[in-house]
Amino acid sequence: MSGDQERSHFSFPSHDELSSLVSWKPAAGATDSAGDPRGFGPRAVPPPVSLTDVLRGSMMDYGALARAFGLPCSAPSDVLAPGGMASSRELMADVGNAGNSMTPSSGCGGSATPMTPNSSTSWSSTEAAGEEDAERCKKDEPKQEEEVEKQRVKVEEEGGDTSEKVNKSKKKGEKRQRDPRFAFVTESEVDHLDDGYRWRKYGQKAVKNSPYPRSYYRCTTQKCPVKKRVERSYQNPRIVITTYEGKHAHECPTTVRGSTHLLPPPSAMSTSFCQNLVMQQMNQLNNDNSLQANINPNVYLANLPPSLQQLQLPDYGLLQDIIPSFIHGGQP
DNA sequence: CGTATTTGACCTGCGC
DNA sequence: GCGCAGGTCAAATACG
Repeated sequence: MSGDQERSHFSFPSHDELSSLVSWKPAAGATDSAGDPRGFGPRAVPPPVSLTDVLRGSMMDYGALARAFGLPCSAPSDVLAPGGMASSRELMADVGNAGNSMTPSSGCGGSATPMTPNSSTSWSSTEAAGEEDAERCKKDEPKQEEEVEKQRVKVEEEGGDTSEKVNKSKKKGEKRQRDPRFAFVTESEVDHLDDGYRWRKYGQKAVKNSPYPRSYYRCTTQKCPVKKRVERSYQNPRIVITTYEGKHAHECPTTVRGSTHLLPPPSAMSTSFCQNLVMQQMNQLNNDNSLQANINPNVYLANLPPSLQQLQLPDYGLLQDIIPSFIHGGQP
């Protein structure tokens, strides 16, 4: 199928402010199967930080992002600071955390979200505890951190990766560690957004309160623990919610081969795309001082692209766990 | 034939 | 302890 709506609003990761800042509109014609004119907006601003890198987690660190966004630089450990999920600091900490341990594949060097007939995308993230833990972690985060640390030590000792052995080697009484996740909200007619990596579907489940199933994908590259889940909003079936979990342990196939998706070289395509996104985010941040403001969810919705305003955050499933942390969480 | 998808069963965690 | 829902496994099936 060819995309009919090619707008892609790409909101910056996680929570509050950034989520509403970017409204990116690529040229029409991008599809996931055919050669496409991937125009990534009229601007090509060289940012200090590329989203590609953010997403790949290869270079991004909390400090870098914090600097890039003019935020107070605090340690990622602030992520789980009690008392709310809405602070910009926490937001950045999420990203920093992601930089340490995960890589949403959508931002891989070889491609980006708009390979599919998307029309809008935003993204958010959750902490290491995972989506459903996002709420939970507020109450028992010390315990959570302890468990996570325990898990990490254990994993290091065993030299294994958690996600692959979750069921088999998991000891009773220990919470399983979950990688941090990034959620992308994309308006698209296709469920599975082509992000440059190769994915294998390993499961599908019906989602409570939603007529649309949730699909589970795993990166097909050997030893790569990255997973993603894809589901549609039942409120707006055009909205696809993609949640990435884990960090790719390899190069993006399209980066390496450059042929899988008929993409231009990463340097010509996704990098500028990502850079644009980041720059737009940063520009808006700088202009609005929105980071300093207390965030009103309504303001956010107002700032969101129409498609995302329509979305208004489904009250189920992934978004319930992820998005509210920056929309609803902004409210005291 | 190799790889990807489908799908029912199973496992796990959590709330009641 | 039980039931529910999310997440994963793995056999069967489809596809190129």
